[in-house]
Amino acid sequence: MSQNIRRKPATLSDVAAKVGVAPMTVSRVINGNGYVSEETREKVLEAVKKMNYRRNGLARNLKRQRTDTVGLVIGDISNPFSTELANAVRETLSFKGYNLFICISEQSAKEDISAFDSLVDHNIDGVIVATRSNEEGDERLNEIADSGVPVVVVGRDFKHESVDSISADNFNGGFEATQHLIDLGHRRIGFIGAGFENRSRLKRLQGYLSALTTHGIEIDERLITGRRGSSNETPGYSTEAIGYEGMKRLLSLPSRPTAVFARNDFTALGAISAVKEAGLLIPQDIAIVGFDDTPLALHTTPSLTTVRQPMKLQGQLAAEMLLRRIDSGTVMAPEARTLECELIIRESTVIRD
Amino acid sequence: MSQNIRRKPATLSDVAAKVGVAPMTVSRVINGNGYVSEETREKVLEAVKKMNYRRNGLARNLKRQRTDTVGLVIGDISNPFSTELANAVRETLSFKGYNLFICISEQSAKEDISAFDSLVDHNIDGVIVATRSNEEGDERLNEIADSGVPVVVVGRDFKHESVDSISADNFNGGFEATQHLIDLGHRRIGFIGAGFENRSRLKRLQGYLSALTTHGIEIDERLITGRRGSSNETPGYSTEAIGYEGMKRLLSLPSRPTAVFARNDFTALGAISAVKEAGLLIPQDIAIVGFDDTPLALHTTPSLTTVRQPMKLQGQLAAEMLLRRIDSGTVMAPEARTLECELIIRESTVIRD
DNA sequence: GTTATTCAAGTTAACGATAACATAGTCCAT
DNA sequence: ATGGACTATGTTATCGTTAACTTGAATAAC
Repeated sequence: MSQNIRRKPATLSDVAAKVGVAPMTVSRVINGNGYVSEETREKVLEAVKKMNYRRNGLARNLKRQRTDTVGLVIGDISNPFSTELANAVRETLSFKGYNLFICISEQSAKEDISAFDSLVDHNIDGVIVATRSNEEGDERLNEIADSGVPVVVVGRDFKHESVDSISADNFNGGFEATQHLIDLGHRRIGFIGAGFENRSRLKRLQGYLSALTTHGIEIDERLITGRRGSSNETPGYSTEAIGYEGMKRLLSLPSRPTAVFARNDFTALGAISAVKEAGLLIPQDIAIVGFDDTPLALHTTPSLTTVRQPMKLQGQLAAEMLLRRIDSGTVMAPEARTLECELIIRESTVIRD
Repeated sequence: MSQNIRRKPATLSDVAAKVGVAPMTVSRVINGNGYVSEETREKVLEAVKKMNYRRNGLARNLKRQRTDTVGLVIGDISNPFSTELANAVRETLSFKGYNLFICISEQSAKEDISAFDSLVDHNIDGVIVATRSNEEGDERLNEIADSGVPVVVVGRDFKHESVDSISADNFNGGFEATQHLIDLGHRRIGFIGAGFENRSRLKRLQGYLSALTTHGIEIDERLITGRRGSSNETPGYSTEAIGYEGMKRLLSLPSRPTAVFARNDFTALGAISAVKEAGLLIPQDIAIVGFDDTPLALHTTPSLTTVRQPMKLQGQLAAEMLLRRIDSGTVMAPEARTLECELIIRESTVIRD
C-alpha cells in the first residue's frame, strides 16, 4: 500500500504538546539560546528525534526578517568561468555563514526576470547578477534594487545608485591581445564574434579597434565578423559554431588575415577547427588569440594564447561587496571595480622550440 | 549622505491602508483571483507601483504551504556534465512552472549537509541530489526523505523507501570501453582513477574488471591505479592531475600497458599529457579511453574515445520523477532507472585515415 | 415583489516560529 | 527579611499573507 497520504510534518507546538511544555521552550532548545534545564532539554530533544521534527524555515525567516541566504544569477553555466565565479562566491559566503542559491538564466529576458523574482520571493538577503544584460531584465533589476535589496553585478554594465559592479578590464584585455599580435608583426588582424548586442558594449572589440588605431593600422570592416542578426542566443559551447563560421568567412576573403582575435576561447576553438580543415597551419599561416583562459585552452593543439580574467577574485570581491551592503543595513553609494586581465602566451601565436 | 537606513518594504496592509481598502482586496488584485471592481483594481495597482510593493514570498509560501521551487545539489560544477544536468532539470521544471535553486557542495559531507539544510529550510517542494555519496551526508538525506520531502538522486547510490534514483549504466559503460580496447587487440589494459571511495562502488571499475574476466584476461593489480589514500577531494578539473600521475606510474612499469581506460575525460586528459611527455604516440603506443564525453573530448589531440552518458535525459527524467512525487502528495514506492551509455570512438584508440 | 445569483468587498483565523515581556522559584548578600 | 541576580519557564503579539467565511448590494429570474 504505497498510497499513504504524506503526513504533515510536526511543528514546534506538536513537539511542545508531546513533551508538555510551551512552544517557546522547544524553540529555545532547538536554537540553543535562553535558559532550559538539562532535564527538559533532553526530553525535548528526544521528542524532536522521535517525531522527526524539522523547523520550518519559512516561518523562522519570516519572523527573523532575514534568511542568511544570497542568490546568484548566471547565464550560461556551460562556461567554465561562470563555474569558477560561482565557486568563489560560494566559498566566500559560506565562510561568513551564508548560503548560496544559484539560478540559471540561459537566454531570455523572461528567464532573467523569473530568476530574479524567484530569488526575491524567497527573501534572499542579496543578489549577485552575472548574466548578460538586456533591457527588460535590467528594468526588473532596477525595481529590485530600488526596493532596497542589496545587489552586485559582475562582468556586465548596470547603473544604479546603490548597486556595486565588478568586472574584468575587457577593453584592456582586448587591447593587449591585439597588441600582442601586432608586436608579432601582424597587420591584417581579424576579429571573430562581434555583433550580438550593441557593438559599443562589447569592450573586447573596442580594445581590438583601439589597439589597431593606436598602431596606425587601418580598420577593415570585412575583417570583423560575427552574427549581426541573431541578437542573444549564444550560450556556452555553442559560440564555437560562430568561431567556425566566422573563420571560414575570413579565410574566403581575397586577402585573408594573418591573425585573428576571437571573442572567447570557444569561439577560438571553432576558429581553430576551420583553419585545420582548410589545411593551414597555426600559428604559421594564421595566429589565434582567445579570451577567458578556460581549461580547454591548455589542451587544444596548438595550445591557445588567451587572455585570462581573474574569475576567482571577481567572485570573492562580489561576495564581499554584497556582504558589506547586507551588513551595513544602509543604502550605500555604488562602487565599481575593474580588475586587470593577463595575457597568456601559448602556441597558437608563437612557435615554441 | 549615503547613510540612509534601509526603509522597510511596504506590505499588503500598507498598500491597503493607502488605498483605503482591506488587505484582502489588495491580495486579490495582486494574485488576480476573486472579484475586484475595475476602479478599485486600478487604484490598488497605482499604489502598488507608487509604493514599490513586492509581495513577501516567505509569508505567502508559509500560508500556501508550497513554494513551487525545487532544489538541486551538485558537487563539482566545474564538470561540464553537472552543468548539462542542471540545465536539463531547469528546463523541464520551468516548463511546469517550477523554479530551480542550485546548491554546490564541492567536497565535504559538511557542505552536503549544509546544502540540504539550506534548501529544506526554504521549504523547497523537493530535492534532486547529484553529489557523490558519503556517509554523513546520506544520513541527513535519509532524515530528509523520512520527513516526507520528495527526493530523487542522480548518478549515485542511495536506498530509501521513497526515493527515486536515476543513473547511467556505468558498469556497462566501463565494460564496453574495455571491450573496445580488447577488440582492438590489447591485452595489457590499465585503469586510472580507482580507489577514492569504496572500490566496489566504482561501477566503471567493475565494468572494466568484468570485461577483462569475460575475455579471459588475468587481472593485474599493478595496472589499476588511483589515489588510494586521499578519500574524497577530487573536484572537477583537478582529477586531471590524477590522470597525469597515474599514467606516469603505469609508464614506469617494467611491462607497461598498451591501452588505458580512464575514469573520466579529465583523467584521460592528464594521461594524454603524460604520454606525450614521455614521447610516446597515441594510439600507436598507448590507446586511451575516457568517460563522459565532455566537450573537451572532441578537441584534444588526438581526439578522445570516450563513453557518453545521456546527461540531458537524466536531468529530464529526474525532474519528471520528482514532479510526479510532488504532485501525487503521497508516499510512493521507489523507482530506479538506469540509462544506457554510448561508446564514442575517436582517434585516441583508432587511427583514422 | 420575493427569491436566486452574481459581484465586490470585508472579517477572522490561521501558516509556524520567535522577540519581548512577564512570572516565579532559588540562592546569596546585605 | 529584603532586594538583587540568576535560572527556568510561560504568555502575548507579530512577521505578511491568504483560505474560508461572511456581509451587503445590485442584478436577474420567476
